[in-house]
Amino acid sequence: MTETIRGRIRPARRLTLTEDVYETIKGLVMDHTLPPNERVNIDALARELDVSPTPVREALARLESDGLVRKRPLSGYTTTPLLSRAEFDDLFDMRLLLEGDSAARAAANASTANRQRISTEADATVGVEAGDGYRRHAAFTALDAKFHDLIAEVAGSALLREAITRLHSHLHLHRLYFPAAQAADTTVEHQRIAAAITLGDPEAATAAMRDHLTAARLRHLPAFDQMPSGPAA
Amino acid sequence: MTETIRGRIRPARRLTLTEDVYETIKGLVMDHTLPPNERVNIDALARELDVSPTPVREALARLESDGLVRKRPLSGYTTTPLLSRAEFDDLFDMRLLLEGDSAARAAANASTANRQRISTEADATVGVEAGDGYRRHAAFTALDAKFHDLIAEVAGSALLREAITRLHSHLHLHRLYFPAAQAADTTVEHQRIAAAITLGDPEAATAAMRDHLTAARLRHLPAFDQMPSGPAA
DNA sequence: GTGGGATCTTTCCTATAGGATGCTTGCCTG
DNA sequence: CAGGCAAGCATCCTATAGGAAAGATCCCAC
Repeated sequence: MTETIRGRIRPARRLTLTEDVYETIKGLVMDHTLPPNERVNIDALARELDVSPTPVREALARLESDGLVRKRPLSGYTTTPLLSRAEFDDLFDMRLLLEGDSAARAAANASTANRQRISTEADATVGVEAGDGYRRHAAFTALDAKFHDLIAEVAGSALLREAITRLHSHLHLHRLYFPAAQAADTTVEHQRIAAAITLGDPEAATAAMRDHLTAARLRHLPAFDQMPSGPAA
Repeated sequence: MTETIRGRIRPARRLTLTEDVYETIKGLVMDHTLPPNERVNIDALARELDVSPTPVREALARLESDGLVRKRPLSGYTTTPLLSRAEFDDLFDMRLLLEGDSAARAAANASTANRQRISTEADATVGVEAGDGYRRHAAFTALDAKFHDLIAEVAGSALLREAITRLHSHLHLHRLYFPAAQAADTTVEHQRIAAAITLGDPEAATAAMRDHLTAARLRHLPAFDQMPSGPAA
């Protein structure tokens, strides 16, 4: 494991070391370089990142609030286990509620410029230079996240946008799986949402968003059959 | 300020010092012993709580994720400023969305025992032993929070409950104000919600919850006229 | 051979010290 | 008298060291 981490640390050196470490560890958890449901040794991680344990502890405390790691009082930190089927359903139920409202608000409140931004973003696709396999999956996920966040931004509620972003972090706890063949479906669904928002029809926007999320949920379901080992009870 | 903190620290000594410090500081921010929009000196706070700065830093990092304090890169932590009118409206819009759904799910899913628990909780009132003024306000707020959390628990979605709890923390950032004379109204509204849940009518439960929140929002509005000094821009 | 206990090791948790950065105050110059 | 600069100060940020608790392993007794 140590070898995989080495070489991708210290990307930019932000204003504070803690912030830097936070973003780094977050990335490691997101792309499963730190596998789910595995113990996180503070000292080892600090050595690996070439910093003292103190900023690592602080970063881990923030990540716990984000739900990416868990802390057992006298035992240390562990990465959050993979989503169970029940948690997965719970997650998408929340997305239906939150993002359905987000789309409606965007349709009702968006300026002309913002409607244009959403339409443009919906037309974006993953370029061929993304390569294949993991790289392509990561690029596609980022594109999808950007589209949903853009709508949340235009919706105009800071609280709503924050909640949606938080949910998106949890989605990364899902198995890294996506059938590339269905990427085109996602683009079409995004364009339907954008069209409803452009027309300023809140109800249609909500419906389009809910259709999209329902379809996305179905697309993700096969991942549960992919790996026989479910998350620990 | 130091004098007000002294004497209310170290309430129980939990498993870990950090957890203890986190709960303590959270309480200090909640009841405005640490006034909103004020600088938080880490060293001073550590001396006051009689611990080293390290656990204080860790607790502050968690509180930042909760939205109770903010961290400016090279300047230190400050308590979150009071809610502006726009943020207040945003907060209640979110509560309408989340708790409306929470009530509906509770009505649809609750067991007989849980319906009974909700009805009992709705009938609870603040005893006379709570005293007057601030003490009474705190007791009433706790009772209200418990009722809403109970419904969220029964609703059966961990994500939904967590989001509602998070919102409730933000509500404490509002001015400490509540007209005691209208406490009875709140009890009546709670009982209407409980009745709809007991009957197993999701739509009625949502409607009752939304009526309650709309009324509560109106009850809180005068607080904005109470103090002439609005939050800093 | 199995169960219990004690010891040992690993890891987390807390505390203290030093270096660096930003902010404020006072002084000087135009 | 006003604006800018510099020095001092306070505060945050990072690093290292020591103490404590929990888990694992080994040994002994039954």
